[in-house]
Amino acid sequence: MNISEVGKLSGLPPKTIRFYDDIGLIQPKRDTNGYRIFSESDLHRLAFLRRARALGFSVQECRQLLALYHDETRASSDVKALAREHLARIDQQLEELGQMRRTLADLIESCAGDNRPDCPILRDLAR
Amino acid sequence: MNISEVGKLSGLPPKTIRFYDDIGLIQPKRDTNGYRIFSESDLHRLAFLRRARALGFSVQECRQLLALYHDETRASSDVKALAREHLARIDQQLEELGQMRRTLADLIESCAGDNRPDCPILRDLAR
DNA sequence: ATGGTCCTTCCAGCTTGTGGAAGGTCAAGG
DNA sequence: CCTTGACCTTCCACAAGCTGGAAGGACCAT
Repeated sequence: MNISEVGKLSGLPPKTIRFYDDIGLIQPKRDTNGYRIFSESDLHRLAFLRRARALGFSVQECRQLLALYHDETRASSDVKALAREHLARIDQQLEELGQMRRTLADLIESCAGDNRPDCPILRDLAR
Repeated sequence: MNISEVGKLSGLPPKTIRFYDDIGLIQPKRDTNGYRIFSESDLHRLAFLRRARALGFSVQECRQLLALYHDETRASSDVKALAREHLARIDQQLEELGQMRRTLADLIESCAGDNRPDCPILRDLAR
C-alpha cells in the first residue's frame, strides 16, 4: 500500500504518517523508487496510534503502549498503570479547566455587556 | 524596578517577562546600561497578563483585553463577547476531555491489571 | 582584583503536527 | 513519444508559550 491509501484506511493524513515514520513509531519498507510500502501490520499500528492519540495518550505513551501490545509476556497491570497515570492527568486537566470555567462564567455573569465602559471582568483582571 | 523584582511582584519569571517584551505585550524603558526599567504601570500590565493567562486566555486575547482595558471608550459588551468566546472554547475542551475520561475509565475498569497479558485496553486500541 | 549575582542577547528545544516548495515518478491520453 | 496530472519524496518553516543554556557585560561587596 502507498501512503495515501493507508492514510484513508487508518484515518490519518499522509503528513502525520510521515511524521510518525520520522520519529520511529512505524518502519515501513521502501520501494526501489523510494516510496514507502505499508504492510497490513503497518496499517494496524497506525490505526492503533490513531485511537490511542484520540484517547489523549502522548506520543511517548503510544510508544510504550505499542511495545506492550507487541510483548506477548506483558502483564496487563503495566498497561493499566499507564492508563491510570493518563487518567490522573486528564482528571487534573478537568479540574483546572473546571476552575477556569467557574471563574470565567462568574465574571461573565456579572458583566452588563452594554455600551458603557465599566466592566467587572477587566476590573478583576486588573485587581 | 529591575526584571527580577518585577518578576517577584507580578508572579512571572523573568524569562516570561522578556518574552512578553519580545512580542510587544509590554514596553519597558531601558537604562543606559541596557537593563529594562519597569514602571508601576508595567508591573500592573504584567499582573493583568498573569491573571488573564491563568484564566486560559491566549496571548492574542490578552493583547485585546489589554487594549480594551486601556480604552476609556470601550463597551463592556466587547469584553463580554471576548470572554464568551473563550468560555465556549473551554466548554468544548471540557466536553472532549470528559468524553476521553469516560472511555478511558471504562477501559481501566474492565482490565484485570494482573500478571496475565490479556488486556481489554490494548484490545480496544487494536480493534 | 575577585567573586557572586545580576543583566543582556541569541539560539535551541519542547509537542504534535501542518503548509508549502522543489523535485522525482507513474499512469493515462493524444 | 510527449505531456499532463496525480502521486511520491525531502527539507524548511511555522504554530503556542514559554524554558534552558551559553556567552558576554554590569554591579556590588570584600
